[in-house]
Amino acid sequence: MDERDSAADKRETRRRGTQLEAAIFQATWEELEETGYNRLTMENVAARANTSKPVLYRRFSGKGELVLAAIRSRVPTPEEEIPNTGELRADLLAVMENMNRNLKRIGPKTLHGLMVDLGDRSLTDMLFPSGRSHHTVQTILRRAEERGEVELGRLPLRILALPADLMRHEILMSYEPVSDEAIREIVDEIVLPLIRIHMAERT
Amino acid sequence: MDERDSAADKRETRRRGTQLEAAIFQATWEELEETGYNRLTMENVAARANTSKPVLYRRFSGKGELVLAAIRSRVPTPEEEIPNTGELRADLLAVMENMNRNLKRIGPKTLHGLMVDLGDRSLTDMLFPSGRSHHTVQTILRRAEERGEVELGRLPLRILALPADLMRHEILMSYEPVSDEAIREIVDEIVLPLIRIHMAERT
DNA sequence: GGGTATAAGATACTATAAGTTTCTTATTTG
DNA sequence: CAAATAAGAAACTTATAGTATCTTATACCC
Repeated sequence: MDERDSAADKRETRRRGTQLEAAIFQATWEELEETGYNRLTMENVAARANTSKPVLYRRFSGKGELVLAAIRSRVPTPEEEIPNTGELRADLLAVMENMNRNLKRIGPKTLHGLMVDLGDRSLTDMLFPSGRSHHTVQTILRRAEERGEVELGRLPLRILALPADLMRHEILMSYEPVSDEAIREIVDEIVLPLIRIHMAERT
Repeated sequence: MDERDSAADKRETRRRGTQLEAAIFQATWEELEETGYNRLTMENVAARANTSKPVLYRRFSGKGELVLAAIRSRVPTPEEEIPNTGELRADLLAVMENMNRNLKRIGPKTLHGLMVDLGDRSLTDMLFPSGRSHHTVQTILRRAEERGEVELGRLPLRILALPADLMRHEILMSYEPVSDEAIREIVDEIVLPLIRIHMAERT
């Protein structure tokens, strides 16, 4: 055996399918964390995954698709983590904290980069679809209603969407993780007051 | 004279300073409208302005700075158009319509592109600083109070910021101009109800 | 008004990255 | 075991950023 195995583990095997894909996603995350979306290159991802560009391009049409797929392989959807603490306010806080955590992992620059490269599909349709956040908030409210905590008619969609909308706005605009304080403000000064208005109307 | 003046007006003069800058901004806008931020190149802007890349790079460090400057040369700041219709609701609608018009001129892809290339300076600090939108809404509210239309204590900053925040969110996420219907919903279902709560507290 | 400093504009160059093509060969599948 | 599939290497084309060099028109100063 004359192949130089000095430092790196020069692979003898040739990966395929799921295994290869997992290595690609892993490499993509690492590149994303080290250099950020802008400076992530297909070349570097390929190198880090010990593969080559054509392998990437056979699966993904470009950087945007690659990164989006990598994110979707790791970040849970809203449905996968609907909080259920037994109290409406705590649930609302938890919804926003979950979202904050997930968006923070991705980072605002990557989000903007995806919007540039893929258009609104990336955020609206795929990562944080508003429909799903409606659904999540609606579930929380329904449970609160079942507990007798609140009693309300149909809330406007705008209001159901508000927690997620304001969270997205914070992340996209501030380039900073959203503070717990900010989350509390949004819940206590905006969302809960609006919900209470609709309770009052019912009574 | 052997220079070919067949079709184009080959300039004999050499522009400088403000005049040249105006031509550069004009060319930047046209490129922006025709090809969008992504595919706008320094080369093409230079060509359209009948100048050359070094001239651009002497003034602007790159695409982001160039486009930001071009935008700032044309888009009014919030203070320059504080509405004053004599009615609070109409003023609020007008604030949002102004913002919609301005952001629509720029286009969401350009906004995201600027965020990628310049970081949060571009939107937060320079184009639509939240401080200024607070100020605008506060002015509107103060006038309404002076007219005796409402009477309120100090509103939380979050609420003052809400019209602009929700507008930015719509534009950044939807890739579509925001409909008048959506603007009305935001004012009637979110902003005005929250303001009324704080009126009630005062009474 | 004539001489000097400044900066416009042309051209050419380097470097980086996207995306493609071609080819060899390991691995899967039937 | 044979044939089909796809991995991985390498080289190539093209687009664009950003820089360097040079000539000369224009502005400014004495």
